[in-house]
Amino acid sequence: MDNKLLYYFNKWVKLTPEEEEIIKSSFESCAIKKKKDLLEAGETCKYVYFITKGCLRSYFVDDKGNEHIYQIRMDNSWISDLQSFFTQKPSHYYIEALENSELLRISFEQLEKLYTRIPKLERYFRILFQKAYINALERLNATMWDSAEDRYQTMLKEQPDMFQRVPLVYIASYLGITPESLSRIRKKK
Amino acid sequence: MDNKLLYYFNKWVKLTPEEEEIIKSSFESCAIKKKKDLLEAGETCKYVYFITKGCLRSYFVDDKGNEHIYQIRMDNSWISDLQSFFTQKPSHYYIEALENSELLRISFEQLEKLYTRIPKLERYFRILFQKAYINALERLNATMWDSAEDRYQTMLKEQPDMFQRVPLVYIASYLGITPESLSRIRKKK
DNA sequence: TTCACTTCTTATCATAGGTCAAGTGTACGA
DNA sequence: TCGTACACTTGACCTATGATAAGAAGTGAA
Repeated sequence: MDNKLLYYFNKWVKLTPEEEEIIKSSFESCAIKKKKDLLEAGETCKYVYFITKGCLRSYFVDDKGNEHIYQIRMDNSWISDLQSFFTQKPSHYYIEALENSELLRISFEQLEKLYTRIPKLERYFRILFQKAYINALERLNATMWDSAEDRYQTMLKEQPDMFQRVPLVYIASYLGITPESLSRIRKKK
Repeated sequence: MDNKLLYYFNKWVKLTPEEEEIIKSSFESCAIKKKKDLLEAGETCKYVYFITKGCLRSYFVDDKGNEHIYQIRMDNSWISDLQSFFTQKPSHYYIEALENSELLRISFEQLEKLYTRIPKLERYFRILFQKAYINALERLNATMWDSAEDRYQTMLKEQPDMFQRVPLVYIASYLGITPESLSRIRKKK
């Protein structure tokens, strides 16, 4: 398996070779073409995905039909609609590939089974969600209290790779501003 | 132990009486007076707290000396600075009691020990953080894309109890607006 | 080579919400 | 009972960012 999934698990919990085998067999690999949807609003999110290569965005569409991006994820990170996944109820969100991407996915049932067979994976995901939560709170604070320009500068510093791979329209939305505003901010410097 | 801590644990994992005993002995109870700080910026956050009764706020102070609240928590919920707690590095945040409050606290070392002794607690906290993360993302989306008035209305609906117990200045900050703006919004209806 | 499409920029005008400054009302400790 | 300190409101003015509309620059397919 030519990917970093087990590597990341092993960073937080020690897995035996047998356990690694169980994990490998619980995930299935899949691919998605640029501009295709992994999830559409109204569908129930059946899988959690680990991105082995590629780039995807999560967004929702408001009353007026405008798209709002709240997540952009690239190689070696997880993507899903957790709300829909864990409740197994229809999602409000879309997940779309911004590049041709390769993924590993695990279904709700398989993941629950996996937790039962290898309880220490609870630890891995506990730590993963803990970090994701801390991160989301920091982003919340930045969105509430920093100017659009400050948020842009922070993103430039912390995720410079995104600017190489993601069109500015999407980055603007992720930052919570219009493409026009982003353009003005970029002109200043 | 006259509190709901074990009740909440048991909602997600089945505990034996012995395990319940271990948990009880791992937490210590403490109390804090209104206006006192549970945590100050610069300190390392030593504990995670479960609020058995009371009300607290988490906030940070920006360059200009303005306070920004990102969390208000009441009875039967958890509060801490997880960033500082899990890295055991100094915090950027304050936690202050808005009412005389009663808490159960557990230290970093005790919690790690508890995870070792009762691994299924990883599951409880995995689910807790998962929900907290989903919640934070929803709040992030609301902050980015809904008007101040919409956010106020949502809060009125979803956390009406807060308006009984928390001064509007703090609620304004939690909503990401000034007290003046909140006052104007409230006048409208 | 051209046409169509996507990405990004620019200009003008509009507005939600911030800032500052000055109130009013209420509550509690001395 | 008084006085100080909160809690909240109001008004006048300001500014960052949104909305709209148009155009420039780059890219890829026929």
